[in-house]
Amino acid sequence: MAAFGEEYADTDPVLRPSQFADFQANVALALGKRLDRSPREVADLLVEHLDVSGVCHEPEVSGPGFVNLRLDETWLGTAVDDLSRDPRLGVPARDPLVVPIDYSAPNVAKEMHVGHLRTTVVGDALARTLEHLGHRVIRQNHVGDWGTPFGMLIEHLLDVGEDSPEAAQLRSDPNAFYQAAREAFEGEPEFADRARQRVVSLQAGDPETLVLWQELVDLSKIYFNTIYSTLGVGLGDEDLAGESSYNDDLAAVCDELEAAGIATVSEGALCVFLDGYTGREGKPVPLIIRKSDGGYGYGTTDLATVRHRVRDLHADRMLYVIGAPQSLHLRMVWDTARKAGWLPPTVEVVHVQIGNVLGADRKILKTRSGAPLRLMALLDEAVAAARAVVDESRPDLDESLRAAIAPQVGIGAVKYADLSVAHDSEYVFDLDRMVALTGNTGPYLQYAAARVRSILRSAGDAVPGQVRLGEPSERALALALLGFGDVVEQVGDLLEPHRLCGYLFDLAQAFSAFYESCPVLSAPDEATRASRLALCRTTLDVLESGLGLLGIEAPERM
RNA sequence: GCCCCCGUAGCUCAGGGGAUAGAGCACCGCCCUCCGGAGGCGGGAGCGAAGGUUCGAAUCCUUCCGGGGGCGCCA
Repeated sequence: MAAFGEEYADTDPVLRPSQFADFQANVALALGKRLDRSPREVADLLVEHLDVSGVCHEPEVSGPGFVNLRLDETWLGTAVDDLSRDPRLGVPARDPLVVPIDYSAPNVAKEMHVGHLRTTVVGDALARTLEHLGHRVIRQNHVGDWGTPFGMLIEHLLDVGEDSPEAAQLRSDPNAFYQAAREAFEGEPEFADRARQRVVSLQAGDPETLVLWQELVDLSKIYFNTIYSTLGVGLGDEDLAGESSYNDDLAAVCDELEAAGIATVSEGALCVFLDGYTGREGKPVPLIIRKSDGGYGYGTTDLATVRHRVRDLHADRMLYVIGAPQSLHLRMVWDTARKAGWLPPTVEVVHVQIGNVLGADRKILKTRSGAPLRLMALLDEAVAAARAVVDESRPDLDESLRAAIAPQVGIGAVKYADLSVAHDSEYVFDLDRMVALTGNTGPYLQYAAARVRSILRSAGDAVPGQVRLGEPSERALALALLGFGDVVEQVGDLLEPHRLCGYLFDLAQAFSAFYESCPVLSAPDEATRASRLALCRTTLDVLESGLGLLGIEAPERM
């Protein structure tokens, strides 16, 4: 499209898909004001300068200042042909950035909860998407493997014995172990004293303590990896960058901040006070970097983490996929790091806030008895629910095949539910809705893909050919397919996977409308059949690719 | 008290300053049921409130109301 007049070349006419036409150019005010003309006049002017030959039919001015463009069918068909040959399916490759992504971050010797599930799933989808866009993603699983609770956990491990059944629970049901340690800590002053002493030994690097600590970590890794493998999340031991890995830097972080006059001692603790952070009664809120007992908390660890990601990993853009309540803490850490010069202005840092998962009562999801939810139990439930759906909808499939499909559908359903709502909003966990075959759900999309596959299987020798668009539903499907690249780019820029979910859902619906009105296998002629097969083929590619970026598997049949 | 997030249809959620605010589920009426029963068309009903900026506000700003969260030695 030609520039809209030389003198206004710097002004972007906004061009986007529209409900009124394939695309719509909106130039209303930015130009209108500068030209001292009405939006309508500006639109007329724009039409004069538009060169759309071969791409669009004649542009039309409509409404209060919109230019509607209807794409030429031949051009559209060719665009879909190009898309189907493009291994990236229209997703642009960006200038590569180094992007450490901090996500999942479960605690050693502690059950993961639905909050962890959400950061894990969202972080994984962002990692996959950013990698697909060409960025260098560095997964950082900042596990809670250090700090005060470990005194308590180590002492409890000593009390029950390393080979005890209690210790074995760390691999499968860490709740029980953690709760027992906590009860001892809260109920027995003698135990609590030992626990606090143990923390100091741990941070001082006492060899015997470290052996016990490693025992806890190793048992927990088994648990984490079981969850990750069940979820189909690309996190492994090589992505572990827990709090403990920054232990050697903590003293230096404190010394440097104190020497620079950024940190000061207050009530016995070394603190950073920053402008603009006040709490109750206007008192300044400290970021405590060394406790009065000499120990370090997560503030110090997080500062060391920022420094490491910039200095050693050479981060351009750092993502923290973490619960919304951490917002204040993170801002204080980043501000401190900026002040210390560890976080240059050129490095972007983003808190991808994760909202709470709620129960039907709109309170944070718990079991009926009020106990924290076991994540593995929840996933098992999801798989069982999916199994029921598959049994119901496909009684003709073999028992063993249905058993294989159920986990893909159940896990996909849970992941999709996490991904399809904006990451910072809370949502109500409703298993029945998640596994439903209708609505904006994972199973709906998986089913759509399976149905397209079924058509392609039945096509036999018939091969996809050149796309030629006739029916309105074919046009609509073609336009939907061409939108994939933009959406993926958006997800990478805005860090909002739910946009991809919405897109895929719309695409599946567009396909559904196409399927309804356009026979594929019994198309009126060879060319039409080849064209429609190509639309099917490309739709399947986009669906699979999109689900792949979300980390969701698409079963062959379901 | 200070700070952050949120408030959109009966329910669950979309909505990047643009036209008449959308989808799914639920409900009502009609139609189709042919490549695998992801059906199709129509209907009711909504931006918490008030101001402001703007040609134009669900969107940006202010105030108020309501919900959630955070605010010194847990992470």
